[in-house]
Amino acid sequence: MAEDADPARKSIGARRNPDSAGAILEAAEAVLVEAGYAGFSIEAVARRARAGKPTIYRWWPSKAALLLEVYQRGKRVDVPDTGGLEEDLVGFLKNLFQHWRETSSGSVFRSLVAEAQSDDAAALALADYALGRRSHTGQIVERAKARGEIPPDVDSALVADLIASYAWKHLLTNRLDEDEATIRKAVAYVMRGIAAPCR
Amino acid sequence: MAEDADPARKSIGARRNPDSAGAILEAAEAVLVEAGYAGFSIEAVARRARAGKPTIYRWWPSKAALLLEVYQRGKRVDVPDTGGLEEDLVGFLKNLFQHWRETSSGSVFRSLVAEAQSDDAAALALADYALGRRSHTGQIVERAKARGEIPPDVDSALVADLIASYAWKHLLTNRLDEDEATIRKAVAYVMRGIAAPCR
Amino acid sequence: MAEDADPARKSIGARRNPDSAGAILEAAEAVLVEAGYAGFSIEAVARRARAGKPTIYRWWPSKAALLLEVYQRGKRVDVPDTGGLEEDLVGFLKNLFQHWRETSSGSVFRSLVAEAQSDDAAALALADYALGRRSHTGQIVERAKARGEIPPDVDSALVADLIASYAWKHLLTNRLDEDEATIRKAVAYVMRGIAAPCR
Amino acid sequence: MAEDADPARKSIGARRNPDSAGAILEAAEAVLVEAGYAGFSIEAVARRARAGKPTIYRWWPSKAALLLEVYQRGKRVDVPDTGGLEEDLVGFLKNLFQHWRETSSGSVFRSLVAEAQSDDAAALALADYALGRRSHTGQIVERAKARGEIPPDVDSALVADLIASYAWKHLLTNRLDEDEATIRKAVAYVMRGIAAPCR
DNA sequence: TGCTAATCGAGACGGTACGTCTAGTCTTTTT
DNA sequence: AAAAAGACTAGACGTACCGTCTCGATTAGCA
Repeated sequence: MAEDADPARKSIGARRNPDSAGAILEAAEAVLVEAGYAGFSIEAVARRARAGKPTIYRWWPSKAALLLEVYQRGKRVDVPDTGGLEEDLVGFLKNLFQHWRETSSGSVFRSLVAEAQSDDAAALALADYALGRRSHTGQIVERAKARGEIPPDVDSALVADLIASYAWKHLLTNRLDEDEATIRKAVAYVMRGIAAPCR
Repeated sequence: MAEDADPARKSIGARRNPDSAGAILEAAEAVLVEAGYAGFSIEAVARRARAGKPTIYRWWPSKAALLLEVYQRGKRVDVPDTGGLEEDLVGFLKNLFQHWRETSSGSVFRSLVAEAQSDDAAALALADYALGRRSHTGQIVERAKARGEIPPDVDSALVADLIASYAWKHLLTNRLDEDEATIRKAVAYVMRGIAAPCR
Repeated sequence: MAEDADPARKSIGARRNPDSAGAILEAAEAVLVEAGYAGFSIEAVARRARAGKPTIYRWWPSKAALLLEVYQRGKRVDVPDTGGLEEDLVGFLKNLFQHWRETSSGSVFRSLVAEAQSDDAAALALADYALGRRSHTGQIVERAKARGEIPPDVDSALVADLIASYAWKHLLTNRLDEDEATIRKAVAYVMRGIAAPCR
Repeated sequence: MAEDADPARKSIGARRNPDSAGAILEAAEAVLVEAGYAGFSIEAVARRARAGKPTIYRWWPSKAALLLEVYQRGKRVDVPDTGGLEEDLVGFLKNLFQHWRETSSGSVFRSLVAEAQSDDAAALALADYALGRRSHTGQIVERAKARGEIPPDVDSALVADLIASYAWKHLLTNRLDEDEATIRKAVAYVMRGIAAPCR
């Protein structure tokens, strides 16, 4: 039959075809951006990628797995290092909000969180991912400890958790356009407390 | 529980039958508890409630609306008043975690958040609900202001948001069993800050 | 063809919609005629009938059931009564061959036989149908008995079976264009035997 | 059963590996016997034979070709020679029914007939095969002619066709357990006719 | 008191997506 | 050159729900 315009990808032997994998990941992202989580189905991805459903199921056992890989593929948030913790955290949140707003990452991560509420595999993956991010973001705090900016007994993972929680809730309730002043205030509360600002 | 005897509910004239409404809400909750969000479908609820699907759609235009009503029906978290803000906030979180753990509310709210990621109506409802809760929980903070415990320029809604964010992320990543010490530390960070604890 | 304008068929209440049933049977026949048994799939029938797959499965549990109903719907072969058995049998075979050739019945019955080789339900239905036809066709022979044309101890069902076998094999091996002389000879062999034709 | 030891067959150079061919034919037969035509797929045969699908497609261009070779491999029906045509034909049918009943041949041939209803190649092969068998079986009749038992103008191919038709229909409707008396009667009808048994 | 209108359970309707299976083709690697 | 292996696109399988529709029964309130 040999469709002229769009020669379908063929097998490249008894091993995974990276073209297919790439096309599938790209299609998944595109579907997610264009139709949202509601329109995100394996069928839609397969159609978009001109791939067979079994090819998707072969490499990603669940929607969650596909979502996770799409997310990790597009994630590249700079962790700023301004020399001050407060500025670092504000920068981190600002960068994250912007990244979620301006790339597909926001859609993808929202979908992942949603999927995790009904799929155990996704739940595990998300919990695992969140744990990893906690220590990753915690390093911002650790740097401040090393500088002597904050006491050494501060629980950096917990701080990262608090900051991430704030970001998550904004993502999940469509408030990624939060203004900088508010973000700054939130970070200030965590930094200096709301009671008796002793300075 | 409280399922009718065999004789199905009939119309009671040209108005809503409260028995049906009740049976549907109970069925929705039961389905959610037993099968989770993954198994939560209008069909399943209709089956369980011995109701026709159109009866459900007549009164709740979407899954989200039904979820929301189920949630609000079961929500009854005590807002403690111990006389100290820190203790109040710790108590609030402890109560909330326990309520989510031990009633169906946790499942229901998780489902609601998930649904909000793909359904615009649910998203609006959730945003609206979150806004309402922010000012509600903010009253704990307002009380502390009135007592002079914290400065009057503290943004109580933002504090409530931070606290709620922490709770949401725990719910959504299956960490409702967080130990009290950690909760207490998180509240302490918000109360007194992580930098230079000046007391 | 003759499909309605866009307005799709709707439910007519909690009972079978005869329009849908009719459209499905017609579509099944059309698909069978146009694409043969190889192209006969429930999906194809559903597409052609503008019907949902579940609607088909609701009323016809298997491909076999659908085939059987399509066949019985189109079956109308005249059983001739010329006053002579030999002429009757020749006429029966000629009519049957023509009917199979010129309507969709041939395709349908071939498909049914094929389906019966892999589907137990179809096998039962086919065996049952064949049994029924045997006694039906046997009545041609019974009439001859009643006329005193053949001895009363002739097994009419067996004669019908022999004649039908001859027809089946021709259908299944694409020999429906058998010329009349051969058909006539075959019937003559059964009528008067091949050994020592005593007349 | 009859599966190779674990070490897979390897290529034996630039020519067909007879071990593979044999394993494939055996596997095809085994699959057919165990799962019937419904479960007979190239994939299943390849799995069973520990062969690659392309190896099968290389040597048998279609399911039909494979079926045909499996059938011809297992076919060995004695054509009796008792000195009397009637006895010969009865013996032929009895042997054939028994062979179909007690070996895999019945399943295989049924599958072949079924396949021929959707696959043109199979249809041609089957028609061709049937033609060949007709003249082969016709030799029983020719012998009787040579003995002067029947007139020389009897159409032996047509007689063979009638007899074979009777066998086919029994096979295809699961009536291989037909009792001998009935078989004998059917042959008698063909031999001596049903009208005016002149002896 | 009889009519109208809205509601109820019920379930069929056209659809979409699920996750699995097979078809038939392709390439690489090994012999 | 042929075999094994297994990936590839394509599409059918039979099932679960979606949200809409129409039914027939039921009952309250209006006429």
